[in-house]
Amino acid sequence: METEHVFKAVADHHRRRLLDSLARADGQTLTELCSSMPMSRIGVMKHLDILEQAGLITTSRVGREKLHYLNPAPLQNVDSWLGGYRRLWNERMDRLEDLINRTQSSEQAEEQIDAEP
Amino acid sequence: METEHVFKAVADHHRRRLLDSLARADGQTLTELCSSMPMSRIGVMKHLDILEQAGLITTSRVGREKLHYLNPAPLQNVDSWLGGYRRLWNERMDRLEDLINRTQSSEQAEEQIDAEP
DNA sequence: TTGACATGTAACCCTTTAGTTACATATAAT
DNA sequence: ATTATATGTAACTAAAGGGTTACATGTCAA
Repeated sequence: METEHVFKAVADHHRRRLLDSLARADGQTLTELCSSMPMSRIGVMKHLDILEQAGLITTSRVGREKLHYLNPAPLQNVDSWLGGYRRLWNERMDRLEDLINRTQSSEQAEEQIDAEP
Repeated sequence: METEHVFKAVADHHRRRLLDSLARADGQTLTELCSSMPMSRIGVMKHLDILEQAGLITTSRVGREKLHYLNPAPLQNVDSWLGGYRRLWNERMDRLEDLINRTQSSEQAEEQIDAEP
């Protein structure tokens, strides 16, 4: 539930893969999720626990199997923190574009000079 | 440089605070950055090393002090991974709005019924 | 009711993380 | 030249992470 948990949860590529897998096919069982993971079932369980504690997945027991559902909402915390930086890298991009444009302009100017008889 | 390093670097609130601090005032020295951190100088140094290894900051030595500069570019990796989910939580939001609208509509309908003599 | 399947719990192991203290080095200022 | 300031390195510790094996439980199906 806390933002920090969301960041930590998402910091591991195995856990991101689990989320990605649920984004493609929601409501998978534990064993289904295991099938694409390079580790034991217990390992996957632990990762799922962390994701659940971060509020990124919810579960429901159906008979002998447990279904896992993606809840992307907490990712908005990450997104909003990132928001402040989106401006910054856009500004940098702008400055870079300016630089390129100015470089091209001066190259064109040089070409024109070269083209003179 | 690798995406995983960026996620790990950003997963710690102390390191996020350091980035936030540089976003406000770029080019701070180590001791300046330390002043707002609840830990020893060496602790801060280690966090800064991790941020630098992730490519999120660059440094330059000037005399006896080391200046730290923010480089937000690698955060785009996080942002683009997040991109796939932005769609999902918007859809959820839409469904929620629909639900609210439908609920309000039926409440209005009920009010109108109540208003009948 | 027995066997197969899906999940849960416990105990353990190794590595990494996050922090510390103590000491060393380089530069600025008096 | 000496002292104060800014940073660097080494060695250590406690706790958390990420994984394992072994065993237990609950549920479906024949």
